[in-house]
Amino acid sequence: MGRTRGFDVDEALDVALDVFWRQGFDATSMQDLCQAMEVRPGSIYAAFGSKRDLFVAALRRYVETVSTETVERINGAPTGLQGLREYFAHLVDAMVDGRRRWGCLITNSLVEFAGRDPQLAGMFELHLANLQTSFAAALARARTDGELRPGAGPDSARLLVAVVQGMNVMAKSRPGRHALQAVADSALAGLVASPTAE
Amino acid sequence: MGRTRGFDVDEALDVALDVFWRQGFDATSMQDLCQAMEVRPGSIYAAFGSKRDLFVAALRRYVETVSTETVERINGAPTGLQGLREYFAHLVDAMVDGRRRWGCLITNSLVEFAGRDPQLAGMFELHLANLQTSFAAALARARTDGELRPGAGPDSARLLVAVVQGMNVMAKSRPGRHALQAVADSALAGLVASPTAE
DNA sequence: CCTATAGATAAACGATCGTTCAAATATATG
DNA sequence: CATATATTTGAACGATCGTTTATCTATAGG
Repeated sequence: MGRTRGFDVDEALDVALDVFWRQGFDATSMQDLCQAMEVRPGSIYAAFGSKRDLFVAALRRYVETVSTETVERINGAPTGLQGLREYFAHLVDAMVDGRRRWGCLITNSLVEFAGRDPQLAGMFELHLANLQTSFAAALARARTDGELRPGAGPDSARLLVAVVQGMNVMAKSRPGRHALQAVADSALAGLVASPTAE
Repeated sequence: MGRTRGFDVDEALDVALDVFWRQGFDATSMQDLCQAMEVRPGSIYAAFGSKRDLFVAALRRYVETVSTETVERINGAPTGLQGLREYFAHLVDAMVDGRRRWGCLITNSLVEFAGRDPQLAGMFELHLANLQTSFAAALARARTDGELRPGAGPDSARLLVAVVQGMNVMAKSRPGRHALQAVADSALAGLVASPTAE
């Protein structure tokens, strides 16, 4: 019994996610959120707890949707190398046209919070570790398929994680497709067997 | 004529630089700055203008000192490849032990400001472009010295910029030396001529 | 239909933000 | 030494921050 909720919690969370994604946590005020979500402060606090709780919920949603959808491409292709190519192709597209125009919420938040919020820092480290694991799996498949140069080993997964983080940083200054594509292509070119140069 | 300034402007700026570096702009209050610089608000405003002006001055100082000192290593070695190795070695050291423990002020600030401050965004893009140019010069030298694999071209400079940005992100979560070293080694291994397989 | 109750609303909270200012202080110059 | 003035000082500014609360509204269950 009681009054029915006048807004969709998930829809409102998606809106909040977009605002945090574009502006960051500190640069986003409750006013900004209320305006974008079209919900009054009291209702937000009743539904989500605090600004930080709302942010954490947005982070989780990001990982479950945006991030997962991208990472799944790594091992959803016939060969390991093709998986990596599709992953980066999707990444570049999203950074040029799509929702990754403002970079990656995880990367942005890691830079903002790593030095002052151990709990969030743990989340981010875990996320990067998962990404590295996915890369390592793809590289292992590529290895058995003979797609890699001799020297490319498990450390290459670390390299790819760093490259993606770097592209996430670059994306924030809205570079042209060419620049992002060059980074991705160059990174993969350094992994492939010599005869298949570039 | 008039009272003598009671603090060293450059020393105070260095202190402010450290605080901004560690905490970011938004997360740093004037109280934080006053406490760290041991200067009262009025004196800060008299000497620097505004919080933002102080931040811009700190950014400039960072580029002129920290950043320049690191970049100069790229082309200060006998061969192009050695220059790159020394650059990354210095970077890793500084991230593990030294002043880069909290990443790179430019990278941190790019993530914080790129979406909302065109003037600062321009500064950051210029900085990354300069870094790319330095990398390109080193790669050109390495090419003439026969240190590179056939496929490694000018786009590799873009890759190295991305890798450094990625390492700057990683550094914020205080990784072990091993992880950073693996990224740097792996990046360079992808550029060298095949026989010298890492 | 009435009532109990969950939610919406808008005003207001104390805290802190970046910034300013009048008064006090110290120094270079005549 | 006296004076003009650059600097320091600490209180205080208005604005905005995240959050709470009292009041009103709407709905589900009896």
